[in-house]
Amino acid sequence: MTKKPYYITTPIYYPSSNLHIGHTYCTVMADAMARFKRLEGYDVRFLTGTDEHGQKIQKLADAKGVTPQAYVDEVVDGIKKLWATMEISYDDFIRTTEDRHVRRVQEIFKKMYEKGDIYKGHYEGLYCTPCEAFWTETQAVDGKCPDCGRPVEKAKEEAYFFRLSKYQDRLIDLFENNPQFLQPESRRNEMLAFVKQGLDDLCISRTSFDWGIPVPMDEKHVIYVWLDALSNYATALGYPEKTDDLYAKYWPADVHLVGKEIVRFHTVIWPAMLMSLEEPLPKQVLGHGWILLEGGKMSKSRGNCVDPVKLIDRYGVDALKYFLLREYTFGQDGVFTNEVMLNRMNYDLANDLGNLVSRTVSMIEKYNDGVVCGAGAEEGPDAELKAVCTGASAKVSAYMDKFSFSQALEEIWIAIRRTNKYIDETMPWALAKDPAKKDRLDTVMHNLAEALRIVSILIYPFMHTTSEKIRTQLGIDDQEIRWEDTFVFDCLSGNTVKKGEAIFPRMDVEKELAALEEMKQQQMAQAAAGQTACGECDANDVPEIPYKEAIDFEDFEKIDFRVGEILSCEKHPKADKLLVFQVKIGKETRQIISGVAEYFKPEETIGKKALVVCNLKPRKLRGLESNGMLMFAKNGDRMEFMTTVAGNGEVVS
RNA sequence: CGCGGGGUGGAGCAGCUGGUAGCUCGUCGGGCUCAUAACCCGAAGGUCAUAGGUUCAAAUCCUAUCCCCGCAACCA
Repeated sequence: MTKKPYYITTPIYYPSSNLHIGHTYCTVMADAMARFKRLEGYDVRFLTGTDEHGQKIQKLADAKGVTPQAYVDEVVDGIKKLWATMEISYDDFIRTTEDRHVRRVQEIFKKMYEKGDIYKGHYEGLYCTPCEAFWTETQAVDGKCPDCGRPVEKAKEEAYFFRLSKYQDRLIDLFENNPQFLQPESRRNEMLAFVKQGLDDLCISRTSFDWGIPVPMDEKHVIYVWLDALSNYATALGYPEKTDDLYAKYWPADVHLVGKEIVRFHTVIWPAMLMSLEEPLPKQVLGHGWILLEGGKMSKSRGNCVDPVKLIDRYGVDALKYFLLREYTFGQDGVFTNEVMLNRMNYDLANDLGNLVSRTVSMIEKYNDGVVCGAGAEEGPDAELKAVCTGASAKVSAYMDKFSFSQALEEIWIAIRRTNKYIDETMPWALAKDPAKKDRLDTVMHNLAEALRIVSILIYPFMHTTSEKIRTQLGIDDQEIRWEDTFVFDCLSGNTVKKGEAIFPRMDVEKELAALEEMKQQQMAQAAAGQTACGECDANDVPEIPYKEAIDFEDFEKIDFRVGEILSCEKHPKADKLLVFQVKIGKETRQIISGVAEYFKPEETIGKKALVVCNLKPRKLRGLESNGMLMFAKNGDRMEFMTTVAGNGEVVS
């Protein structure tokens, strides 16, 4: 019998900086699913990789004085090491700079071009010459480049476009008729609305940089991100070459696992590309949620980043994987805190599972020299224990089919808790005191060992090292792990258990929290010293802000600084971030609007003195006119008025 | 009418293809001593944001309202 194929992918990550716990989360989920399907008997192919082209990489490499290839080689090396540490069982790792990908993407481009789905046109936008970057109207703040602050100008460049609009109707059809295609449901509605509002053709080439795959026959163009990146799922299988049977075997993919931020590309652009190529669509795209930190997103400047490697060093891969999969519900955002993590590890892993292994094995050693006997007559709670343990796998499978990792694990823990309870019910220590009850004692011990054996199989996809540790202690580490063995309850007889170290030692949460806090402080200190201490957030996340162009003294002199006093202040009725100030400057009172609503309560600003630029041309902000600019200085998360000893209305120079 | 997510016992969450409200932690009381001061039992505690509606039956479906949180917009 040939095994059924199962093809699962993660996104290919962009190696502009090190990966963080969010990437880890996604990859861990894919890994657990891949291992689970293998255990269930599927022929699994699990793909991950890196998306290595683009202007950002080129610039980072330039800044570092290395070639883009050298730059990505180094980062990718780090990523592969992280996956090795996380024991990610991928079958293939594709890099978009690999020859196999490059030439296949060019083939794909050609196919689409020949079909008439790609045409040459012009890309219009606002161009910043020094940065060599295009920006849209909204990105360019007041005609300035959002990166460097220099003015941008309208520019046009020749570019190739993909006729995305042509596939609009078929995409609507896809969402409406295949509810399975995109999960969770809420994302499907979002995408449907997005497609229905109309699709523009997609610009798929650039001439403004050259770190990318050249457009075949028009080499001054480079293929722009999505066509290059999305193709990886197919090129990794050999498509469109017919060199081996991988593509025939594994395509269409069973699941593309992606973060919610890139759902759109995977459920609109990618299917449209496949439609153009006349290839089958992936069966399912799953958009997972984000792991957030207390008080918002991760950011290096706040020093609240989470480095998976540090956590693994301290608590082990299995504990971290368990936590990620158990704590968060798929598709939903979740909050990460050290305390939540430590508690989870203690309660579930140390108290429930670790302690169960420990007490079981030591009783078998103590009462029967470590030998597990065959089962005797069934009585009392035996039947229930057996039913719970042998019934767990079906429930786990059902939850896994829905990618409900958390509930799948919960189901396993129900069996674990039932087993703990069984010990209390049967009271082996009492049985041991009565030689006449030796048979019963042996049966109880047998049942406990069986329960643990089943648990060791059930947790294998999620925590294979722990699974093996348990099997070693049970003395069955030489046996093959088979999913079918979770259905039966009479496998063990005659094997000898051997107590080992605690598989999950209980932790002192207070101490650990303090230790983690200290590590964080160190990280921040190092980060402040200019090193990239935190694997979570690379230094690239906080680019040094370059100085603006020098101006002449005459230009500076044009600015009229004065001192003003805040008479009143209220929120802008139509904007969240704006405050409307009435400022008294000398005898005059004028209205000035500032984008500082998140830092001040309106009433607490009244009476403050502030530095005012008062010859700025008036400008309307969401309907209200602002006549000048108030000066502020920011210190961390706090904003303060730039103030002075000078009196109201005085000129500052 | 910008887009989206969410409001469930003290905390954090699940349930949301309708049928007595569930989990973990915390609190209180009890049991046990094999075990990693772990384990087991019991109890208290919920108008499932609010108001309508559909239904024999709604946390679960529909409508309206309020409140949080992201994104977008705005930051002279």
